[in-house]
Amino acid sequence: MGVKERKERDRVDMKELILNSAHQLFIDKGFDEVSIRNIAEAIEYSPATIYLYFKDKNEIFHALHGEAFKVFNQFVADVFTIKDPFKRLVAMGEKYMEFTFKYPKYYTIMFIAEAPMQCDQGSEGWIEGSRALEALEGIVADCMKEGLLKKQPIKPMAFTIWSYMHGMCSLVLRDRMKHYTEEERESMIDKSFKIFIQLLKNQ
Amino acid sequence: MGVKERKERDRVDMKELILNSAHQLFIDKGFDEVSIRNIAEAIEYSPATIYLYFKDKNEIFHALHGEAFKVFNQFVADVFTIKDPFKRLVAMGEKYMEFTFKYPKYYTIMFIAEAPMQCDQGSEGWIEGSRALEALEGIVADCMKEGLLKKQPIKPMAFTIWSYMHGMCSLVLRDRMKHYTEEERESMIDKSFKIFIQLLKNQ
DNA sequence: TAGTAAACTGAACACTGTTCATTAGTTTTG
DNA sequence: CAAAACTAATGAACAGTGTTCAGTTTACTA
Repeated sequence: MGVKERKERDRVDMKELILNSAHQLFIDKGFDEVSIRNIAEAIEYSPATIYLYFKDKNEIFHALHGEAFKVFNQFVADVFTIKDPFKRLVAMGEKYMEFTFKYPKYYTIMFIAEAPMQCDQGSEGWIEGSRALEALEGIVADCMKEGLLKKQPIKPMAFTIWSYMHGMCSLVLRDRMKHYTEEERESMIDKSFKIFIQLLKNQ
Repeated sequence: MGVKERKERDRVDMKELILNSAHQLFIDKGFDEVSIRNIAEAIEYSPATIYLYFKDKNEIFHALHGEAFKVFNQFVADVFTIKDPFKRLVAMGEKYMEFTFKYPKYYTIMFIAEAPMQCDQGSEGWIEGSRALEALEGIVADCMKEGLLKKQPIKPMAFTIWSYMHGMCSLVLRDRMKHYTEEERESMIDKSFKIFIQLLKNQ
């Protein structure tokens, strides 16, 4: 009498089918440019069917939001093998940038896209997101323990670092560096990142 | 025989009428939420008419983009009366934040919105934008002259500061601080800003 | 005043997210 | 096994979007 179980499995499978398809389309087109009809066509179902598995397009957004953070966490995982906390922090920053420019659509959905960000009290997306932030806070704490960063409240310090990284990355991603010449632009990120590291160091 | 001149004036007036209307709607709805039909209705013309004065919605975007920077430059103008360059820099940062939260739609169009950002080699929007950036670079240069900031390349230093400010502001604006508790969130910006100022100072 | 040029518009096209009555298919029950 | 009940899937529609274009209206000129 595993009918109910099978039905449940089918339902999960279908959700996954929709999500995988959305995910694929989304990666090269971006969220706003993927329509429900696009997704429906890709999985060869009618658009209305998608609404049997997701309340609306926003629910798909949230699922992808969670996906993106999972990919991010995996992407930066190997910096945690680095012993020296400050080097780990720098490596984390570099990985952050690498991720941004390798997966711009993911980055957009994670941090830039405007969408009803209702918390839902611990939805998967935010759990994975918090994991990333806590990782950064952990590194910052380690730096302070070893005297590589001035002792001060950890969370605001981590937020400051995140803000800087996000600011730089999102300005590039959203093409807001037209003020600089071609050559300037090339080296600006590198130079700025080095400056910021120095700011942290020379404290 | 000032007919041609009057026609030209009429054309400019009409463009302004459209823009003012778009501007008004835009401020409380945001760019994506304002449709051409909305604008048309507001000025009591047919939607098609708008296309006689603007190539497409994007051209309106660019005009508003310029507008926003003008408002910004005006908004921060009075910090330049501050003699001490470092205090001027701090005041600039505070004004930047104030602007962001007072005019979120403007901020969005200036720095966050995704839109074909074709430069058009010196369109008004970018001129006003560059003015803002150059102002920041001027302050940074003044700080260095008076030994309030370590001497180093000005542009990357200014970009670093801008990145931090933008990162923090846009994270708040796009509601990406769900990781923090209510109380944490309240004070996070303040604390972070103070930390960043200290980072600059203790160099 | 007749003819031309400019300004304007209604209707259409191809999309969008979303809903809902209806159909097709499966499972449970008498 | 047949009938009833439930479930899954869909076609068609709604109200909206940006944009185009064949016509119409208005204004100016010869």
